[in-house]
Amino acid sequence: MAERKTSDERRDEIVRATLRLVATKGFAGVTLRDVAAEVGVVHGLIRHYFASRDDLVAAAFDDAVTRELASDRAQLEGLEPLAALAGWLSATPEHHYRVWIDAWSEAPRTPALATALDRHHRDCERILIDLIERVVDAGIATSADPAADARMLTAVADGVAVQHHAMDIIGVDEADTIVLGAAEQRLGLAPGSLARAHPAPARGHWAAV
Amino acid sequence: MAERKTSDERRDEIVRATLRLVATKGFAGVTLRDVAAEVGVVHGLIRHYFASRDDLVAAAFDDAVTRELASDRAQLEGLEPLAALAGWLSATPEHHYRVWIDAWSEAPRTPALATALDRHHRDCERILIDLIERVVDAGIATSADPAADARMLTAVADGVAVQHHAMDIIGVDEADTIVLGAAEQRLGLAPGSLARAHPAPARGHWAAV
DNA sequence: ACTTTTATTGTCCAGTTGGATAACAGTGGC
DNA sequence: GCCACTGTTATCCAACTGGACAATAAAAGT
Repeated sequence: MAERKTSDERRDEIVRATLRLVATKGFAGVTLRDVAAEVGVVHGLIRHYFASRDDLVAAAFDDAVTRELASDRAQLEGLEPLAALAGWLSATPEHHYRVWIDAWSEAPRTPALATALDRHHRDCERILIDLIERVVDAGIATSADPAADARMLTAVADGVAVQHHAMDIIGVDEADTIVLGAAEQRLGLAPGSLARAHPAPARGHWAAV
Repeated sequence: MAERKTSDERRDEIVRATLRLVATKGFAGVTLRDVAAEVGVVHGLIRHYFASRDDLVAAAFDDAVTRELASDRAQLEGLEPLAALAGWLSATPEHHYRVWIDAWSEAPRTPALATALDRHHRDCERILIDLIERVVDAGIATSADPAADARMLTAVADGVAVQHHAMDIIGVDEADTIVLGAAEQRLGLAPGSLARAHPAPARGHWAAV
């Protein structure tokens, strides 16, 4: 009677449903029954795929970020160095950052989440380092220490995202202005050059969620 | 038989206990029974002071930040402009930022928390603006738009705090290096001047908790 | 001394939680 | 066609939750 899905399909379905719920209710607020209801199955089934609730949320975060970073990387490679840098630094959709902010808050209490978070943060730094090096190699910008610059600019982007998404103190335009302005100053770019290179609202992030 | 405390004393006790627990278990993870146990009373008593759990955590956050900002303001006034700026921007203790990061993640779901968070974030910006203006008035630094500079530097400090406290990717020294370095560049200060002006580890924040 | 107030307790409740477990039902190997 | 496998369901459970409530005892007012 019941349509039966393959293991991989179902697992993927559960992970995506979990992530959708985490974005609105937070890691701590998502229950197995929530996820089961979102998928349309019995809550016991979740346990068939994930050993514990902590495993589930950590896997959901891990899968989602892995997928997103791969998609972002591919998207950025097709752009000019300056446009790619601007695209990476500009504001990302709300549900994206809501999950990251929740992860920051939960990581100290959930080792599996902490591991995933640490790895993906370093991935993000790596991507930014590469972008900076591309701009420097193109002779447009200067950077004595791309790793240090990436670390600082990642901090700016995260802090601005908090002001924008968590507190709604600034809008998306001001968020971009601050982050891109900081990058221009830090990398010796002409003021406004990054803002102008900013590609069309490539809000492709997490489109697959 | 039982020693009976005044309303204000008890309320304060509850608020501080709540905050201590929030720092380790997060806003969503603190239960009325946890708080009651920490204070050493029955959980019903908490309800006598706070109408609901949400009221409790919002009041705890609000009270704590109000107290801390007042203490910080007093402490900063006694310092030279440069030292005050460095002191404000340098890393703050873990339990302090753990609460803020949790507040960022919970605010979108808890209106009372969102209100308190919004107000206190603006307070923090205001403090930094004043500090910047003091340094500018002293002829040490330049700032075309203190408000914009404060907003950007607050973002850096928050983002660095995440990397330091939530992810443990950087240590306290590197955290200070990044934030103070960013401020030096932004405000046209000589490189290293803020780091040198950095007062002795004035880790007085939240000492009263 | 008495009454009023209120800080504090102990207990109850209905709802929700994560997890365990046994039965059931498609699916693929042989 | 049979069987092992595993995706799936339906319950059960002990623990915990926020909140409600009446009873108690200490303080304050008079």
